Amino acid sequence: MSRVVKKSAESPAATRIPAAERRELILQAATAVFAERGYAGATTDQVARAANISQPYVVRLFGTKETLFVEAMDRALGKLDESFRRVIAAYDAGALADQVALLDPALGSRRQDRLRQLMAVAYADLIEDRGILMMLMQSFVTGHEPVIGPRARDGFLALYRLIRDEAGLDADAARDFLAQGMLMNTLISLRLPEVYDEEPTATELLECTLRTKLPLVLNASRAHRRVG
Amino acid sequence: MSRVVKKSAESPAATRIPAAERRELILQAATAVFAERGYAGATTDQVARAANISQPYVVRLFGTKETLFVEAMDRALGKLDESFRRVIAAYDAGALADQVALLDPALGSRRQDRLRQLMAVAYADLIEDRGILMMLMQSFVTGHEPVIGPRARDGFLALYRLIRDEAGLDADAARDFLAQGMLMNTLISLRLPEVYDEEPTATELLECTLRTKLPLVLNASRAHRRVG
DNA sequence: TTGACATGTTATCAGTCGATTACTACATTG
DNA sequence: CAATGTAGTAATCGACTGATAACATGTCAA
Repeated sequence: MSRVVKKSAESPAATRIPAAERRELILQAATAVFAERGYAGATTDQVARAANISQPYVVRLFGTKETLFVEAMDRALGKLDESFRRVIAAYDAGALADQVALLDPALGSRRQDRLRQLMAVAYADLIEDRGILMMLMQSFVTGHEPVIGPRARDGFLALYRLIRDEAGLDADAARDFLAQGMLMNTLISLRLPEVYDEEPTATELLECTLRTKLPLVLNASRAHRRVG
Repeated sequence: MSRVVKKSAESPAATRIPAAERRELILQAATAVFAERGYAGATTDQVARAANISQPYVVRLFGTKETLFVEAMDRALGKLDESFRRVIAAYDAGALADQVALLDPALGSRRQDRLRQLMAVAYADLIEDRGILMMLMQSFVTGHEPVIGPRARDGFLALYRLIRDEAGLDADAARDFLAQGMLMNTLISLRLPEVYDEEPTATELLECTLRTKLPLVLNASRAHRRVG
């Protein structure tokens, strides 16, 4: 693949934008690209094209590809952290009475039972921004990289502590919660939604895992295939 | 890294071995290398070194790196499939009475309840061959590759069908079983066992997830660090 | 206006990697 | 002992990629 083709009309040749904003745009592009291809499989040029700027500029704003990956990973972890904290705060403020009324009573009525279900919904909602969860998954399998690995570990453990200490789940419940999340990540990374219609087994597994959130995920998958 | 250094004494310069045997040795090496670094991150030269032969010979025996990865993946999937089938067959033959006696009665006594626990033990046992589960994990996040992706999907779905149809787990139980497996994969890929002593959070999560199999995993981790 | 800084590009390099080619060495068989 | 096939290596190439250098253009205060 050639690197610089200078497509004539695609978007008006990258208008000038403050560096801080440009960084965020690049991080969004990087999240999508790294999520798709992983750290080693993605190139800084692919990120640059997705962000509609030149490859050297990506490198200059972030120093190295490794730094770019780490920042994209931190951003994804931050979004998840923020999402969970928002649910917890809203629940404790009594702002989720309508959502709580819809929860399955068979799954318990203690605070941790409620929060577990509410956070599961919040997690599934994040799939809509398809890159976030796949970016996390790619981070988790890059554990051998000397800089990325330790930070991925720390981020994962911080999420576990959030679930344990802030949401109050006991160890077994926290483990099961994480396990469901990892299964969702795997199904998404495997692109199972893309064969939802053709594979009856995929249909069953997706329905059983995602429940009411399935249409959301299928839509996100279809949207992705249109642009991809 | 230089490619060919011809270390003087390391192992006697690759004695002649029938191609079929050599292929299996390369597949073992490839499993370890791909498990560690992923498809894009691993090089055929790293595999060659691990197998103690030259890089071109790896390529010649498998054609392409992609084929090598696919064969290593199929081998890992096959080991898991074989392991589960052996448990099921042994249970149905009544050969596991002693192991069944040790199971947690609170988790149910139906055939599917028993098999679920026995297969979980078999799964954790596979961690000892550290590469297998990490190889699978790497396969699952390589879903976008046009050749690897579909085969990874098919392999995963075949495992699900095995659990559903052969072991008889209902959809929810099969999902939970897979979820626990994906969590274990994630913990291993993150190298959490390597910080078991330093991170109290890691300690708790590992103990809660791996239970009686934890010593096995910690030993495998330590053994890996000695040779790595 | 001008200079100083910020935003962004083109050109290019040095290293890496999968793959190919051409070769050597050993074994088996007739 | 040829002859033929099998097991394996050294050398090398072309493509790719992260990073650097040099340059261009826009913005804004004094």
